[in-house]
Amino acid sequence: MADARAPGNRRRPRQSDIARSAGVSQATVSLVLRGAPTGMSLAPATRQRVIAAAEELGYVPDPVATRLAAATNAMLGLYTFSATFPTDVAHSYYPILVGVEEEAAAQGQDLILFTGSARAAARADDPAAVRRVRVADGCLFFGRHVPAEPVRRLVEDGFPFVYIGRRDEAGVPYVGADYVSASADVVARLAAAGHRKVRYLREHDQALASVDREDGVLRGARDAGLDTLVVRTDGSDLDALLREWLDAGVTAVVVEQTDTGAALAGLGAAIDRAGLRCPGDLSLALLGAPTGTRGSAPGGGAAFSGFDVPMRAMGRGAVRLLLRLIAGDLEGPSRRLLPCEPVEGGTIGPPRPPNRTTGRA
Amino acid sequence: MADARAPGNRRRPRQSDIARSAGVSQATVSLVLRGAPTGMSLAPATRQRVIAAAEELGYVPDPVATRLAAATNAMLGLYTFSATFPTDVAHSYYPILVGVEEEAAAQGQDLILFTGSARAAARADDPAAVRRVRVADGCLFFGRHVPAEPVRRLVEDGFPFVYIGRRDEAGVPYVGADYVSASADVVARLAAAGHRKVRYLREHDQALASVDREDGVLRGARDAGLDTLVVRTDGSDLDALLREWLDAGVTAVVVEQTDTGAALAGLGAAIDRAGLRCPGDLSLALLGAPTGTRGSAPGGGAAFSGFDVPMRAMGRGAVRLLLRLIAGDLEGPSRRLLPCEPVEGGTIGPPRPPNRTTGRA
DNA sequence: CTGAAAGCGCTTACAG
DNA sequence: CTGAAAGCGCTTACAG
Repeated sequence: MADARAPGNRRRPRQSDIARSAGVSQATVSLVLRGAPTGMSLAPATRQRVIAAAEELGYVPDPVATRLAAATNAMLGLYTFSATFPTDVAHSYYPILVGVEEEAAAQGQDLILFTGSARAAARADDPAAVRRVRVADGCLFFGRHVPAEPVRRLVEDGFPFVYIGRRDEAGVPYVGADYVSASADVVARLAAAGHRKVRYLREHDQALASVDREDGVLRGARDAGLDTLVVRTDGSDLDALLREWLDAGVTAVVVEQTDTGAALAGLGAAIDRAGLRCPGDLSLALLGAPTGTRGSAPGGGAAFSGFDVPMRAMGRGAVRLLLRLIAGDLEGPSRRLLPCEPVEGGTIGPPRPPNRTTGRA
Repeated sequence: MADARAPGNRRRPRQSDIARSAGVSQATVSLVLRGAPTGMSLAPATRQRVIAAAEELGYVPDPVATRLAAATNAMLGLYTFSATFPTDVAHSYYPILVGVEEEAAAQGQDLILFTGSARAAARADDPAAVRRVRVADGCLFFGRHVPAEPVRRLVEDGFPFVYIGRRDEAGVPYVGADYVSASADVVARLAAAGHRKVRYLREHDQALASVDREDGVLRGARDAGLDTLVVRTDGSDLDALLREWLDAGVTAVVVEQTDTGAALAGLGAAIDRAGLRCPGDLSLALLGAPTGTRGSAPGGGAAFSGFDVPMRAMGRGAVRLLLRLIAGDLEGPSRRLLPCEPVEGGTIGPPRPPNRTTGRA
């Protein structure tokens, strides 16, 4: 059969051509070119001849054959249960991709992006769709909501994979962020600034990342003895709620950060409409970094106080863990929670004295 | 040899496993799974058994083996001659990736990101590094600066690939943007607004995208009979130059957009320091969209006037063209230049009357 | 120190 | 309609 890949072109040299030209066997060529295994030594003269012939013929190894023979394809999968490159959520997960790419490159691995999960949410749940990740040596999973069944099968088959983000399922390897501690810390900072009455605004979405944040907020509030209430919103019509809070003496609001940023956007709009300043009239903390590139807070334009989600580090860590699993090291820890760096920002100030008039509205 | 890919794990099923389980030969499995060649027909019963066994075992074809056997694997490569996910250039090429992913997903293709080109510029030039793209059916190339030699070899081999961005080399397929027309149009708009003396500020970088912009500017200036001068900068210390321009009666400046945005940043800083307003004191046009998410012009904060680079469309178009080439269609056009949408913006105004005092500095 | 052989997991003529 | 065989270009024990 002719080489379908190169119709009408001169065949490119392979090891057998070198072998013929150097008067050795093809296997010897391989040994010389790829470096003999430990303990084995080649006659210097043979080496020379092979190298020379390879040079002469312009030999370049075929990566496809190399990978097939080496029984590893040096490819890591990345399967996202949402668009890999989201367009509408302000690139929020971009740093994760950056981290994944960095570490993969450093480790000499290519990346297979499994597409299509974007388009049809239905398809992402399709076991067949998930199954195709098996073409890679191992796979990274990512997304707030993940179908359980297809993944269970992967575990069963012993296919190496790692989640980016914490998971509840027993035995599932992940590299996540310690939202609980970071969120508790934010509340502690509010308490330290003198706040006693705070509200936590979150969305309805029940992803683990949200649950953890709420847990952290509640723990922080308990530890500091704060008056706290969790309020869920879809982000619309927060004006009345905001007014109510202020009337009740609330001096600080903690907001969840999500894909959509709906809660934050809604609150920001309400604050702007009320003509409030942050942190003059109200302290604000964000559980995570803003999704835009420059997240300036409403009523003042300062940077948000809160914490940074170590997305890039999560990406890198996930690649490293995955490679360990692929290498068969099932001993070490396979679940890691990375710390979130606190962000000072400028939206936490002392509580507004109760009797001062509210805003300029 | 044990399967190096999954030591300690159940081996991934291959065609011979299916064959055994279905009681047919491995070749028949291949025929069933990949679709028998035209004219050949399989017994429906055999088909059923094979399909069922494959399903049962969770079979996924090995893309590397598939490729070695001279077939296609429904994977497209993406090789970037710079970081695929740049961190320091404000995500400037992100929309291209979005477009590529969209179209790939729509066409049922997965994407292989060839990594490592970021890290070592040296490695990107390495023919072996580029050659590994052959594990994919075809490849998209991208980056301002591209090493000629490795790519020449790919052409020689008849490997299908497409550049994202215009190329000079004869016969190289690409999908680019028509910077020449778009840039000329921007100058025409300045002329229409009454400007007669404009300057074009560009960086030293000699990428094709820069050359095309300059050609367009010069053409536009010639057509409109404008007094134009091309000035190169690394973006630093533009204050004296700016002053000189104003003294000479220059009323508008056109700026090149690049990866780094150095020229724009430098000019913006100089304008701010001089206390000038745009377009009151000086009209400004940008050849391309700003790299940040919200590019607000200096001295006023309006959106830049200029044009949009159709990055997403380029990504989509490149995928479509690549698939055509993979399919063996060498007839149709293999070089496309997409139009750039003009952006009205708010930084082009009428020229400042010559005798009005300059700024507030 | 080197060659002959088997194998990586597929595809594709070629016989039956 | 299906099986046996050869081949893609390598790597890696295993003999000599």
